[in-house]
Amino acid sequence: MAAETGAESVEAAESADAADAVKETRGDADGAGGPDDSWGEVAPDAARRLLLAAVEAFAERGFHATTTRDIASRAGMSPAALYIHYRTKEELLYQISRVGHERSVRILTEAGNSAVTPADRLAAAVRAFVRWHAERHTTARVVQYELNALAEEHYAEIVALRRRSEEILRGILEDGVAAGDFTVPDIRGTALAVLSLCIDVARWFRSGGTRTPEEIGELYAGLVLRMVGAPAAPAAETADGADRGA
Amino acid sequence: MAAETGAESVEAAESADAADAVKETRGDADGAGGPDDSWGEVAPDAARRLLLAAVEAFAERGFHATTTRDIASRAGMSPAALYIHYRTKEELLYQISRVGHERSVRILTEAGNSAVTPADRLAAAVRAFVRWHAERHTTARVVQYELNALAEEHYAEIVALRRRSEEILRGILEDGVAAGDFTVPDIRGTALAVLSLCIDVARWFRSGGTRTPEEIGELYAGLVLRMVGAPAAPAAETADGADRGA
DNA sequence: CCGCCGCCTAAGCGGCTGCTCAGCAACCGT
DNA sequence: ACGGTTGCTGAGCAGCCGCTTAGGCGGCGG
Repeated sequence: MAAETGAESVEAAESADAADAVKETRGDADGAGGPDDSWGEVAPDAARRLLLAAVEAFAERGFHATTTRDIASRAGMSPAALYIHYRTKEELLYQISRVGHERSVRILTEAGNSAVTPADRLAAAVRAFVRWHAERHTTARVVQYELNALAEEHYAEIVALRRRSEEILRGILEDGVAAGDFTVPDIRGTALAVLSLCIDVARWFRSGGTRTPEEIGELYAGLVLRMVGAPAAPAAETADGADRGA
Repeated sequence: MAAETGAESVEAAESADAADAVKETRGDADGAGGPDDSWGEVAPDAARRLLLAAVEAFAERGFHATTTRDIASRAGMSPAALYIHYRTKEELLYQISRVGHERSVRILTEAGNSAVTPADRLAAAVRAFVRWHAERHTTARVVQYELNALAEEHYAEIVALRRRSEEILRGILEDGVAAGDFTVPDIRGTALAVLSLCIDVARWFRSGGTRTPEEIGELYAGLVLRMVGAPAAPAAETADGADRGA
């Protein structure tokens, strides 16, 4: 009962306050870079601290190598406190994974709708997706690489979300090919390759590196445009009116 | 003592019989596709079976979720037998990781030297690297995604090998830019992106899929050539004399 | 002021973990 | 025929795992 309360709060933060969550994400992304605080409005304070601790621990050592004692002590609590807010260790991973995947789908959807031409839409999607994987690389690492530690039914739900992401990207590629803007021999394979490129950023990105998330997003957007055979130099990130290239 | 014997045998298989190993790899790649038998000439038979069992178990569930009892029973032995051939469970992972990374470096080196023009060299490298990740995806998954379960000193050694791979690829890109064949704004970043693309194949590839390893290698080689701004349609895999394009 | 309730801890339970060890069977050169 | 080496097993140890339980503390409505 008490455990269920914590879980539902997370759910509420993602469904009821969806609009706010988006706004908050934009704000964070602009200001760029405190710690991983994508979990702004999660349930009681303790539940959020536990979730954040779990994200860090899972990202560092992986789900199976992380102990509940480790998570609890990172959050400054006793091991038993974890079970007041979450039923099991796996549910912690599930919440992280679900919220992260929902955010992924939203990022791709919004970026994919933020422009008119397929090239601009593709560039915006890659730019935003890569930026998220770099900026929130701790969260993203857990989201992208720990999913097969999930229980069967949770896993199935997450896989469905991942398919959504793939479909969104494939849709953009199909539009580009149909419009004659892209030249792609294998749309499904290419969509997969683009996703690979973006996702893998979470694996190697470190905060102290030479490139900022924005720079990597920009670089990758360019690479992807060339991959699909589109002419170079797209517009700016948002409909900003500032053409510089060409 | 006894444990050390097993470890050394693996080492011998990679250093003394290096030339044979290469030949055998080529043979397997051509015939394409039994189970993961990249471990052809490892020490006594039992040590090889244990290694193969460990590869499968690590790939399925991850290093930390795999028990020594699981590995042993897959190899048809008692848990204690493992410690006759390997000192610890981690050493098993280390051997897998080391041999796999050495093979990666060799694949990239040979493919990178198998042609003259940077475009052909890049295409050959990507084609071979992707093919390995698809064909041997079980091994590759462990090699690429379980390395942070390694002990500190083993990890450092593996990271050095990974840097070698990156340097090889970067070298090809630099040659191409110097020759005016490639147009790349950020060589390091692009090299990383190309590696990402290849490595990530091990994450999503399944044996029953619609595409063969060769087709994926071909597709990805084309994508990468466009990424670096090179003209399309390169020559065949080995110096085969058959020009078809351009 | 009381009694209740949400949040937390100390202690600990059963079970599984990586790993060890004594012993044994099969094979070896002599 | 035989002592020794090699490869393996059955049993088991110490320690850590996820998770539970009983109880306490502080704030809040009445």
